[in-house]
Amino acid sequence: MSGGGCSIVWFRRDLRIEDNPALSAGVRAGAVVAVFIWAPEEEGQYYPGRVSRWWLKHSLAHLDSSLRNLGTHLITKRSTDTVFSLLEVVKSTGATQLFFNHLYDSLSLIRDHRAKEVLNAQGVTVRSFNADLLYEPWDVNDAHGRPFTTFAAFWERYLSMPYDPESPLLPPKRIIPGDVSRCPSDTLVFENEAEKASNALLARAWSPGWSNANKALTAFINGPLIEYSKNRRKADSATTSLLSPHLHFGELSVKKVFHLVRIKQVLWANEGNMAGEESVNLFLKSIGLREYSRYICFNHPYSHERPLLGHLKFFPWVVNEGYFKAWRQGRTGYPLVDAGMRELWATGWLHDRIRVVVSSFFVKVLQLPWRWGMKYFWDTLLDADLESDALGWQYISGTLPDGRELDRIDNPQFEGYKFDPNGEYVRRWLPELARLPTEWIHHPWNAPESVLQAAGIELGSNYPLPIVGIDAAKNRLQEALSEMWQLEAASRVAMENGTEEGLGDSSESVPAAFPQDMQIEETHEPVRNNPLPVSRRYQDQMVPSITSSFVRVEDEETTSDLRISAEESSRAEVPENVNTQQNAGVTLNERMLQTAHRSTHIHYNTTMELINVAEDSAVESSSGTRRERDGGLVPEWSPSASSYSEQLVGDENGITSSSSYLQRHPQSHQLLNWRQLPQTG
DNA sequence: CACACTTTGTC
DNA sequence: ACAAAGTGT
Repeated sequence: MSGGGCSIVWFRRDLRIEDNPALSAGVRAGAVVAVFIWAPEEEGQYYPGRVSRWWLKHSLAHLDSSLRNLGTHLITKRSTDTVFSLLEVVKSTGATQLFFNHLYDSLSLIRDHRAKEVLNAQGVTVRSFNADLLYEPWDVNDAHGRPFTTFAAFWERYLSMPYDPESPLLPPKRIIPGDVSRCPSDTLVFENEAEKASNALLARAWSPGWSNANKALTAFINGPLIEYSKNRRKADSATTSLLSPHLHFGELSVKKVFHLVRIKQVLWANEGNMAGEESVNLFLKSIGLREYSRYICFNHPYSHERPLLGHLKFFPWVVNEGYFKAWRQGRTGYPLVDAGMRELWATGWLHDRIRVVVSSFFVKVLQLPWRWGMKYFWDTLLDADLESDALGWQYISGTLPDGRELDRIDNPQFEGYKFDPNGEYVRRWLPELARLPTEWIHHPWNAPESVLQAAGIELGSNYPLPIVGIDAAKNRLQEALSEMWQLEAASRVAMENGTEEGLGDSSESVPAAFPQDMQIEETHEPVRNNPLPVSRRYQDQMVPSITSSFVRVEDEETTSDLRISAEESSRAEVPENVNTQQNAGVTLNERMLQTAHRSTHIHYNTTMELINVAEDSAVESSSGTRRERDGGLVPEWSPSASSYSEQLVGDENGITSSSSYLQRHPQSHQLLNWRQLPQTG
């Protein structure tokens, strides 16, 4: 009945009906209008990649059919302004309440806060819930009430919290539909024709949708979980949980995963099954890393753009698109790396181990800017997840307080024999090496000519020689690091002399933009070896079609030249990035974020409270982009131009570690806070 | 066998 | 950085 008006349940990355607190709240309140708003342009540079959109499409269809079974359906809206669309839905349905579940990336924090403000102003009651994490980030603090800065400490605390994560909620039995007669759905288009063809094979391997996610969970817990510890060293993905895409879209409740896995843990502990227990601990730890990625994003909203430890801002990245392309196409000359990149290219999937291998190679050997790699992962992975990717790449790049050392280079040859001892993985993804004996499979450059001939391999022709030698890479890395420390020291001196932002400048927010906006880059960063004309514009990189990928690789291999001409590489692997405008002007402030999620009692957070205000932005933002910079800096949705320098000071202030990582740990919080204002540092 | 030195895993 | 495990003398 229309007495209280209906509730809108706003679905985002919580595409399930089970253990969905926002949905349950809506059902409890009466009639429900379930809404999904597709506004990818709001993601700016992080417009979802092809396979990710494929997943979303099917996940939504699945959700819609579940909702229909319960008595309603999903309203879908195509939008360029989510909040505006919400408002429209409110008006056309007469809704008086809005329920949604929390997200923790900075874009969502800002957008959701704005949604709350705008709808509240319209007299709509807005309530939001935790559906994505075991514990809310603001509930997990150290003894001093401050956020943790290392995973180990964070996870230890997590596992010893005084209260358990909430128990999963059951799905509603029935949903009373709200009146949507004046609120038609828009047809959402998630893929173009070319992409459709490329995506055709995905359905063979994956089944999006929340109930399929549950099946996958059950299968994993009753199967591979017990061997998880033993098998996690293999390149083969058959032993991983394969749950990450389900988790990304919230088809699966982490709380439920946690509960079920814990039950197994208790069981195996009682049986004295050590291997099983170890496996559970490891698996839970990987769940913990996902939690931690949200935690980091919440506490450090810029973590997908800026290194959390500031010295990396002075690292002289090798801006070499030829390297970048060779890496993407699996033509680096290191079989394990190349096999991984080909698998990613072809399937959108990569075992966690191999993700570490290829990204570490990217950063340490090729010394390409880590954000390019992160962006490529975002574009290509089926489970692309900004928070997790940012954490992973920062870890690899040595920019986390507990990350691995910067100057340690992992040798893909040795890792190859570790993770793929029989070369099966390499042979599967690098057919050109299929006939090479295992002895040489991970270092063909050492193989005798006769062996290569017998295997039909001509190095430099149908399989590349190593693009960079490991020894050369080590030397180059040492040079780069000493250059980095020098620049860092110089900058610190400049700061102390009050020469202020001369050195820091906006470069810190732009460690090196993705090639599409490279030309700006170059003025900011100490950059070496830039062989390409800076005027070139790059398309976004996404995955080429599965069917054509190998053909293309073979094609190009005959040319075997790593220095690819501009024309050649602009033969886009992909359609143009739909939108390069970014939500530059969206800003948030202390109040916004504090109220964004919680009520009053949160006072710890230095991070959020220091984000600058631009009062006008909320109003303007409904009209689209305000601060489009052609050529484009990286999307920065928070700082407004005017407040920019102010934060930089804060930044410089926060980032001081000169020697290695946070030797003086008491300072670690300061080191990690971007938004520190001058007087507080 | 004790000892230093190297290698490995950390998220 | 650091601890644990492995290797060499």
